[in-house]
Amino acid sequence: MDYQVKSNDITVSEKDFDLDETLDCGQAFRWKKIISEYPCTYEGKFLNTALKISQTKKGEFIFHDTTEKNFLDIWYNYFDFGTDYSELKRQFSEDETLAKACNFAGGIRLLRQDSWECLISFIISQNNNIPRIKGIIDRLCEHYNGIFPSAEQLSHESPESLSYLRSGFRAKYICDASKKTADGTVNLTEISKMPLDDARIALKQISGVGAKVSECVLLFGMHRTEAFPVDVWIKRVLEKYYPNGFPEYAKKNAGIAQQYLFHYIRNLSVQSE
DNA sequence: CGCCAGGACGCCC
DNA sequence: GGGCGTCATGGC
Repeated sequence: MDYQVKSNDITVSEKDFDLDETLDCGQAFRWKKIISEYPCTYEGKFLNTALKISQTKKGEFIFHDTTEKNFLDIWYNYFDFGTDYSELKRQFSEDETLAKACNFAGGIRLLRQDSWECLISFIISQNNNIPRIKGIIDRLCEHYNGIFPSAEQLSHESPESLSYLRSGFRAKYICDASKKTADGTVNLTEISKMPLDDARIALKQISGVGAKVSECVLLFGMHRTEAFPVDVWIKRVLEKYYPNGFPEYAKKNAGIAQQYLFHYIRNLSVQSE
């Protein structure tokens, strides 16, 4: 990754990065595409810091109105620019299926998101579709002046008071997660450092958090790259291409491999429809 | 109108 | 301990 400071913007050159593939692949739900054609542009936030980012062509980006300090302190980490994705994809590509998946959507990067926001977001994601997930999270943040509410703030709510979200049966899960996080029953900072199996058990104390949601929180919200969310799509991948198990050499970064595979299999399915 | 959506839970045997 | 109906809501 190379970057340059240009008046109020930061320009970035990074070939293993694509805005659509990274911001609209179902790992994050608060990025909004405001311009579709090149330079395609997204707006979003990480915690309390807003960003407008454009992709001018393949591998070229503009971080608008961003100071060098903000870029290095926040966005460098958020977009995981410290990780060499070329090297990861090289390792993955020993395997034929993974090679195809990396080739198909090689611009995906694993965002380093906030664990609390991920916990609530993936509770909302269960048995739900992406447009509606985004809508519910939009209404939630809108209610708190555009900022994702804290566990403390949400701990005072009830399923009834959250009816404006229209989140259905998930409202009671949001409340349980908020109360347990606010009162320390669940400590996300500690969980993020636990051995993986202990972390899974700790997250599943929350009502509405099962195998899939806890795995997503570990991967997307705690950057535990060995976490491996299995949904119906990945289940199909495992049955079809890995009947004898996932390749050992990819397990340390299985969650990142999972992202490429998810995109790949879904696209195959769309083509055959 | 019915089907499904990046699931989890409760109850069944 | 696996199998299955149910849970709200809305996009299609």
